[in-house]
Amino acid sequence: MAKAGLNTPKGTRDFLPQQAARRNYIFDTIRGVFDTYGFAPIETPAMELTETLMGKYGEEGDRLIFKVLARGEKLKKAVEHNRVEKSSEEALRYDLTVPFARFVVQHQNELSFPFKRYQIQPVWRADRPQKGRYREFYQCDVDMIGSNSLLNEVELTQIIADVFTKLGLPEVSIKINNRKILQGIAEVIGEPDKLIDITVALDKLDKIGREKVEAELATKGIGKEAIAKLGVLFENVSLDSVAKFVASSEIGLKGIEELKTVIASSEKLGVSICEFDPTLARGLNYYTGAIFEVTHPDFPSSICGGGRYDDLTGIFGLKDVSGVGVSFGADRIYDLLLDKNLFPEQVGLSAQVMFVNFGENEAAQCQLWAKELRAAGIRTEVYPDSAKMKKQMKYANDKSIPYVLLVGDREIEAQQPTVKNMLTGDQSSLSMKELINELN
RNA sequence: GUGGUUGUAGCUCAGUUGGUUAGAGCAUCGGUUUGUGGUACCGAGGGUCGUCGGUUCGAGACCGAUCUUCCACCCCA
Repeated sequence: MAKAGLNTPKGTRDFLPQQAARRNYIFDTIRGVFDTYGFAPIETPAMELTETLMGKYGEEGDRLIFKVLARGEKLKKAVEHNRVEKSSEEALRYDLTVPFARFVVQHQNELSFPFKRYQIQPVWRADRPQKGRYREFYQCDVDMIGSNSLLNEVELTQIIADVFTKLGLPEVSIKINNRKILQGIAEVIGEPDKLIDITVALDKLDKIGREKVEAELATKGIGKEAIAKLGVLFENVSLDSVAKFVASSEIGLKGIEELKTVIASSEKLGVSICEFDPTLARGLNYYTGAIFEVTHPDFPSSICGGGRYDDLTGIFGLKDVSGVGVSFGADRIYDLLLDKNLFPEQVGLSAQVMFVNFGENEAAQCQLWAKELRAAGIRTEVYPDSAKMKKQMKYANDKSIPYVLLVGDREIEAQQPTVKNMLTGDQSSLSMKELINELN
C-alpha cells in the first residue's frame, strides 16, 4: 500500500472473486431480460476518435472525457506549441450511446432496421469520485434505432420493470418526461433558445427552491417577464397543468400526447411504476423526445437513465434515423443490492468436489477420476500440491467446497475414493457412479 | 471544475503536551494433531507511520506541496 504504484488509479477498483461473481449476477440478470426482448449484443472499442466524442454531450460532458495523449514526435510538437490537449486523437468512451450511433452509421449496410442491440461494457468519466460515482463503471445499454414508434418507449419501461423485479427491487420508480414538453415551455415563455438552461434550472426546483431557481434563470439571461410566466409551473406541475401551460405550443402538445401514451400503454402491460416528472431534464444534449430516469428511495442518484434521440446518427451523416434506449448503471445497482443485502446467498460457483493430493501416484489416479466427474458435469478440482492434509482441508473449507475426496493406497486398491461431506463430517466409500448419482 | 475531508501492518483501528527498538484485534503462516477442515491453546512473519520536502538536538505526531479516500456542489450510471 505504501509502495509507489501500488494502487489503482483514482475512481477505479479491483474486484475480488465474490465481488466479481456478484457483478456477473447483475450482468447475467440484465442480459437475460435483454435477450427475451430480442436484442442482440454488440461491442465497440474502449477508445473512440476524440472527434467522435467531442461536442456530443454538452459542455460538462466534454470536460469529463478522458483523452489519450499523443505519442512520440506528435507529442513533442504539441508540447512545443502548447497544444497538448488538442493534439489528442483518441479518447476513452464516455458512454455507449454515441459510439453506438457511430457504429450504426458505419455499418448501416450490414444491419437491418429497426436495429435492436444491447451492449454491456465499461465507460470512463473524469469525474470526482463519490459514493456511487466512479471513473470507470459499467453501463448496460439497450437501444432500438430506426423506428419512431412509441412502442419502443413502452418496451423500455417493461424492460426496466422486468430487470428490477428480477433483482428484487420492485420499489423503483421510472421518472418520465419529454424534451418536447420542455421545448414547448421554452417557446411559451418566449425563450426557445434557452431550453437547456431552463430545464437545468427547473431540475433543481425541489432541491434549492423557487427563489434560487429564478435567480439562476436570471443569470442565464432569461428575461423577467419570461420568468414570471413560468410562475404557474412552480406551484403546480401536474401533467394537466403543464398541458394547459403549453397549449399554444404545437411541439409542447405533441410531447404531452407522447408522454400520456407511454404511461398509459405501460400501465396496460402491468408497468405501474412510471410517473411524470416535469423537472427531469437530463444534461446530455442529444435527447429530443422521451427521457427516463430510474430512482430508488434508498439510493441518492439514478440507477438507470435514457431517452429518445432523433438525430444522433445525423451528426455522423445518416439522417432521419431515430433511436431510443436506456442504460442500467451496474455499479450503482451493485452498491444498492449490497446495501440492502439483496444478493442471493449462493452467487458464484465453487467446485462441488475437491481431491486431496497425497503424492504423485495418488494424484495421477485423482486426475483420471476428476476427468470422469467433469465429463458428468460436476465441478471438480484436484489440489495441485501434496501439501499437508490440514492445509488442503482448510483450503476446501475456505472455498466452501461441499465434498472432499481422499485417495490414498487404500482407495486406489479398492478403486473407489473416500468421500467426506464437509458439512456433516461423515465419510463413506463410494464408487464414481454412486458419487455422480449423489451429486446430480 | 469549486469547497471541505481522510491516509499508521493484508483488514479495522490505538499511539498521551514532538523524546529511546511503533501497538492491538482480525487475517496469514507454522506447531499441538506426519490420512482429516470449521473450535481451542502456543508461536512466527509482516510497517522506512501515503509520498516528497521543511522546522527541530530529535517527528507517526508541527508546517508546505503532492497523491489518495470520502462528502457537498456541478453533472451523471
